[in-house]
Amino acid sequence: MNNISQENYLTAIYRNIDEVGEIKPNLLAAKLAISNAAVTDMLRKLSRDGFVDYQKYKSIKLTHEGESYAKNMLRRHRIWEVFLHQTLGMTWDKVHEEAEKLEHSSSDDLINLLDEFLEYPEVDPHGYPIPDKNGKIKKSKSVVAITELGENDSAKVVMVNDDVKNFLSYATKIGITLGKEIKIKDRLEYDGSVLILIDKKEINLSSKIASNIFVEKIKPA
Amino acid sequence: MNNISQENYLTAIYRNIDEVGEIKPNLLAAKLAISNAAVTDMLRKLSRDGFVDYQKYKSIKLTHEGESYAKNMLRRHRIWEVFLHQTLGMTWDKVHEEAEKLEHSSSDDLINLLDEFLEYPEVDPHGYPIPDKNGKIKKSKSVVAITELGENDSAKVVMVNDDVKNFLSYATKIGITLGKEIKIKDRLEYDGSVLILIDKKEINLSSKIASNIFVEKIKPA
DNA sequence: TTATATATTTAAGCATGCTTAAAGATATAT
DNA sequence: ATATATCTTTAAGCATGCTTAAATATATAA
Repeated sequence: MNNISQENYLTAIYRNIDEVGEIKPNLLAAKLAISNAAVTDMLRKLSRDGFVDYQKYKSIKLTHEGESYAKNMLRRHRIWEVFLHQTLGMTWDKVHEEAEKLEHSSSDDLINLLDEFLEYPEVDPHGYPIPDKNGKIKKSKSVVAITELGENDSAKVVMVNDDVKNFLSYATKIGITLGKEIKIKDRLEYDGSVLILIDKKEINLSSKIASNIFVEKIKPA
Repeated sequence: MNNISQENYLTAIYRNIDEVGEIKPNLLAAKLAISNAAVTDMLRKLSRDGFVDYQKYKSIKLTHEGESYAKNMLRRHRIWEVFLHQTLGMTWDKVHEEAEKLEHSSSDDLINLLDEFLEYPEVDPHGYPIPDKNGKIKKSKSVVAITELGENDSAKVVMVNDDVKNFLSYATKIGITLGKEIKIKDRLEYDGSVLILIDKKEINLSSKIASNIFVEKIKPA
């Protein structure tokens, strides 16, 4: 291939199937901020080129080749993010946008050199796993969104959504960083929000925010 | 702007004006490996957008804005080359191609962070000067191609052309590196080639090769 | 100076990746 | 089960950046 648009489609398709189980044109169009018609159009091309298994009105599937391609793009993206954050000191709310451009402009050789230079990081600055050269991804076992926790549960932040506009700068503002410990003080069922303890302060998180912060439970002592 | 093609046109135009004094569509088409018709087409667009001062059948001029843009692209390109070579260990015959892609995919912020990380290099791995943030370029005073040297002149390699296919890997093979000292043993007028002493060996360089290696004369002791 | 070669532009055409508007298919609610 | 809402596709159109072929301008040589 060698095509920014197509690469973005594949990555978006892969991520959504991974996170939600499936994706249909409507959602894909929303994610890519383009019209539904454009999606139909491109799906035909991706299908023609063997990356997507496209059947009218059905949810979108990747072929084996499409999936490999998408995972390689995720690898590129996340390695660039690590570089930007760790080596150049760019904040975690800026790296996504920058990596989005770089991922389309680097050879595999370059990515592998970067990977070596960074000493083979396993996760990006938001906690997302980095696929290895063969597309293998270390799935973390017991990661759940904050919304899944029960009252009095303690947990450690291990991943935050890097894909939602303005979310990261807000998360930073309330003290969310990878590794930070939190505790659920209360769950307000009527709006799905949760009251958490963080840095000894109590903060109420809307369900939308809470659903984008992923944690590992800490077993009670 | 934000356009790979247009950025490549501007860079090529700038480089040629800088090196040869002018550029016309025919040469530009050759440099970019596209048809003359495509060049005419694009010149109209670049002109419309205020980057080029285009007049039919005349040689191509950059506007002030076009020139700034081109110099910024050179800055990006060369900073990336330094990073690839110095930090990642990529050989100097590979960095150009890779930087060619990266230069179009990085914000000025990123480039400035890289510049800082690299401790403000002044030249790229081929010896080309790196424009600063304001587009200022340190012109080296007394640099000439090997073809300009006289018999028995000694000189130090300070720059090699990064733009000619396969030239760099050949240059590497015969021992040319930045800083390397050479001496002219003989000039063969009938074909323009020169016999040089390098690493205690005598090598004949065609005029084409010699014209792509730039040196500073060393004053006789 | 005129013929010829070379350079440049114009014209028509094509794939890409979008758009909007309209038509058609599917899903949801009553 | 049927009406309605939503989703998806089709159709037509547009800018971009190329192509080749033909027309025109400029440069070079005799």
